[in-house]
Amino acid sequence: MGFSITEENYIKAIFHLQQGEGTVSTNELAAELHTKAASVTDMLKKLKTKKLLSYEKYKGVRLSGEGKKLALAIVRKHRLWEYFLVDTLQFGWDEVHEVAEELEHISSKKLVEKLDAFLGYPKFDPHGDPIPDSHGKMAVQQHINLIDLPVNKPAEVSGVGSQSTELLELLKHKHIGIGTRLEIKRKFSFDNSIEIKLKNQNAFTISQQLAQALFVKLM
Amino acid sequence: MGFSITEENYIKAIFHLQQGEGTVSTNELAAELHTKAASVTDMLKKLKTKKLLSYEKYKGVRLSGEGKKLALAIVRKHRLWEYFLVDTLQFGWDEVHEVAEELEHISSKKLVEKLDAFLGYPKFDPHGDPIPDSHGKMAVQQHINLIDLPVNKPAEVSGVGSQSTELLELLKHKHIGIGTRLEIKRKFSFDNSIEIKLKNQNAFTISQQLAQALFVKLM
DNA sequence: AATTATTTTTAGATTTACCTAAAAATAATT
DNA sequence: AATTATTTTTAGGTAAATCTAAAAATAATT
Repeated sequence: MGFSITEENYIKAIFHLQQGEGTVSTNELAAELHTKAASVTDMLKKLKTKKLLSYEKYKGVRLSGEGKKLALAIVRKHRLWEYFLVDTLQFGWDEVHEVAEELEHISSKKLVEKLDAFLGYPKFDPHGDPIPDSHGKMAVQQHINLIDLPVNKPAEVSGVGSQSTELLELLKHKHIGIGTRLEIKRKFSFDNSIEIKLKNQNAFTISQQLAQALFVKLM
Repeated sequence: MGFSITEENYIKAIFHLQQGEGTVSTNELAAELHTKAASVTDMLKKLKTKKLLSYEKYKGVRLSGEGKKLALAIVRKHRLWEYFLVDTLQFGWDEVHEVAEELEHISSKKLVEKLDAFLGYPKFDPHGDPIPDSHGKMAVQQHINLIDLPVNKPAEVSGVGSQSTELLELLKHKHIGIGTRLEIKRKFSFDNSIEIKLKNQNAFTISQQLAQALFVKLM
């Protein structure tokens, strides 16, 4: 009835790479899952027979309705557990990803529903990402990329573009986290770096790469 | 560095069958794990090379110091999660075992410590079993078997001898749970059945098998 | 369009945890 | 003590998920 952890991880990876629509290539998947293209091909054939995705040789994959449903259920669990870890157990928002990667594979549906109720049906996880409800629907947050924020508009950091430890380390060093208030003071077209000012602090510049990894909402 | 879920389940099963001291046979383990003797032999060889147990052909197994430490860590997680499910998420005490069987394999040490702190360092799980602390020490509860309770001594149900759904179903039907107050009215030597009376209820008889599966503490 | 480069698939192996069937060791019974 | 019964181990095989190396298909470039 259920699916293996490995199968679930493939479904989740395809879901993330698909982003809305489009098709996902074997190599993209191999990179995302830190495995080899040959292994991906094998698994895609298997998941096709299980009707979780549509796949034709050399043509890439896309999730079926069933596949999307499963992906949303996994994402729901991941984000609810992240919320729990930060909100209830007082973890730092930058140290919960790995643990949630394990917890998202716990199968009990009743557990998920009770956890959701206990947490008060949160709509966004600690990284600012929306939590799908029990029907797979999620709220749309008007996240905008920091690089697109106009100069002198106050905003609040609401999400990060990746969970990499390198990024989280850099953000910690710069004292930037979810909820941090900031505004842009100048944009430098030479290297697309931007000068930002955190609330009650001096201004400093950050790289284009960092700015692109941060999402903010206007206030 | 870590161990597979299967390996952990073997260690846990050996720990439970060992109960205090003694050696565990291949067939006992096979029965406990719903697998075959040949599979057990294979795994024992593997776990021996990992120094989790001492094992000589045809002589049975016993856990090493390392093995016991691991077993206690797993039991700790299992019971803390059970406590969490009942106390925090409002699960019934008779429906948490299966879920905890999955949760006990989540590896994060920090998660266990934070969960323990959040729950207020509970000493016993919802079935009345003691929860090992972070050093593997557990409180000793003076559980006595219901079959050994003297007639007319008021007592309180504090634990059950198994997690089988058959037992839990029967207890539910008879309205017996952890914390139920009762006393023995008569003992029948013919079939070792006993007549018990729950607080504020009429007396009824229960079988020897059921009495042996219940633990109580004197009040 | 032909060649070169890249991507993807196939073929054949490996590892983990399991199995069945037969052989070996231990335990029980006459 | 000898035989029978039981337990345990060995031997050889299967399924899941992975790998490397080679072949086939697609894409890019001259």
